[in-house]
Amino acid sequence: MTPTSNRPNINTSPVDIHNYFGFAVSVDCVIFGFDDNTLKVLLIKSDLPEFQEKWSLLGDLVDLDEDLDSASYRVLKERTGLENVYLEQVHTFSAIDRHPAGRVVSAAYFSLVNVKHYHLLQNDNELHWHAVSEIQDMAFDHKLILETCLKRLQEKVQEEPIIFNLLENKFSLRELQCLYEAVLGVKLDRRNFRKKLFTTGLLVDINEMEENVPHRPGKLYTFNHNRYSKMKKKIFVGIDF
Amino acid sequence: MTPTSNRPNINTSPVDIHNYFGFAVSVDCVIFGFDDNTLKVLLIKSDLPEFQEKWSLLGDLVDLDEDLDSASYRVLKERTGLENVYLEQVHTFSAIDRHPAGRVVSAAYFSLVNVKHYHLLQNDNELHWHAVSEIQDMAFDHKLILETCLKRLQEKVQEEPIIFNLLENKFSLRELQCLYEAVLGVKLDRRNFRKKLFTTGLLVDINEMEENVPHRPGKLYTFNHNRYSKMKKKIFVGIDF
DNA sequence: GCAAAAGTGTTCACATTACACCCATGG
DNA sequence: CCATGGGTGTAATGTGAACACTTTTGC
Repeated sequence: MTPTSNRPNINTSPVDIHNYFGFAVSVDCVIFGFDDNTLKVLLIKSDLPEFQEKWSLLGDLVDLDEDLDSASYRVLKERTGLENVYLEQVHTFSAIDRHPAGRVVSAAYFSLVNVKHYHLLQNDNELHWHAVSEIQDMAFDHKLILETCLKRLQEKVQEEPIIFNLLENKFSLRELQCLYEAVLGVKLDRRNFRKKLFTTGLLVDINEMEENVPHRPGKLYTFNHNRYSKMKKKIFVGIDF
Repeated sequence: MTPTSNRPNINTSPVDIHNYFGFAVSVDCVIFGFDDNTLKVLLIKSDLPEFQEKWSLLGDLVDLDEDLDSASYRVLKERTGLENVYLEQVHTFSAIDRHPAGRVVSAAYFSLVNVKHYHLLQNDNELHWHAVSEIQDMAFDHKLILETCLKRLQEKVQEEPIIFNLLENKFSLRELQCLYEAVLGVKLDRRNFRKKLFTTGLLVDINEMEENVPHRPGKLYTFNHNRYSKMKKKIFVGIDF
């Protein structure tokens, strides 16, 4: 059997393909933050008549001389003032009618930012943090994008220590555990959690204590990024389905 | 801080954005197969002058009235005659100069097919199976795409039983183990492997034996897809980095 | 003194690993 | 009879889960 259509193939034939250059490409960033023991996402109110009063992810069209990673970093920086944030491409959404302006395919990214750092820089009242668990409907296919990115975040925090991007440099074990619980949507045993985290050898006791807490203050730790990047990632093989 | 540029924002403002509609979008499919105890990938020779004699993934431009999943299914069907194959989007590649024809962003998919079924339908001599481990350079950024998809495949076969898409319906445990070893690039203990797979309860002994093997024939099994889809996937939480 | 969270070990069940011998078949 | 892989079990180790009491601080 051979190909059934006679359309030009871009990978094999030097044909005129300008008829196919009618797409716009966008990025949409699911910007996660952690505040008030809750996983939050940064949203903006859509001004499009089709989506009046609905909330939208932060996104933008990609320029013709820009790649996807650069575009999403640009969105992050323009909208939050933050640089050097964690950013990861998750999935590209391409439903034909997903955008009223025309054929726009959108690459979804998720980002992990420190809400405290953000508050210092940004007071734009179009932008608001929303509890992820309370979000109802959103503009475009953004609810689907959010769910997809949340699922990816949940998988990823169990494999790599990216979760520390959501905390300040110094944190207590309670904060860290609350964060894991908020992200994963589960309750964890406190003693087992502490044991597990300590045995990684990646938490540094900085000999400081929490302050201004209405209970016994806990110790503060930092994450040892240096040591982590030097540990060669063990190649774990476990078939589990 | 507020946004620093005055470019229109597609998610919030109903502006004229036609200046951004200059992209082409393509899909590239990493089609994996398993033959001769080796993980293979289906490649085609590029006819583009820029990539003479280099091998390319199977891909094509996406039509303006087509979404990405449909486009990759179409490529699969046109090129291999196979339908109902496993197909999963992995990552979108967008380097500005990745395609000589212009600004083409490409969504990479991987696919798992049964090489035997394919041979029956297809004898196109532009297409060849290549051992994944022996591939040197490729056209475009396709080597990077292949590596990215292989990595995703390796992760995914440990989480979901998609690997059976690479085998025939009936298979011996040796074939299954060789396949895991080829995909993951590791050696597995035979006894522990058998124990592990049997305890899933998802292999069905069909009371048939291998034939035409130059040694003691092994039992044949099928995978119980039905039972798997009924098992509610356990929500496993394990922080491991 | 009371509320709230910090800090701390042990036990049990289960999963993973390492490891060796006899058996069935084809040639 | 020989080569090749099929088929099988056990012991040791490691990991995850369950579980309660004392201590420290702010109020």
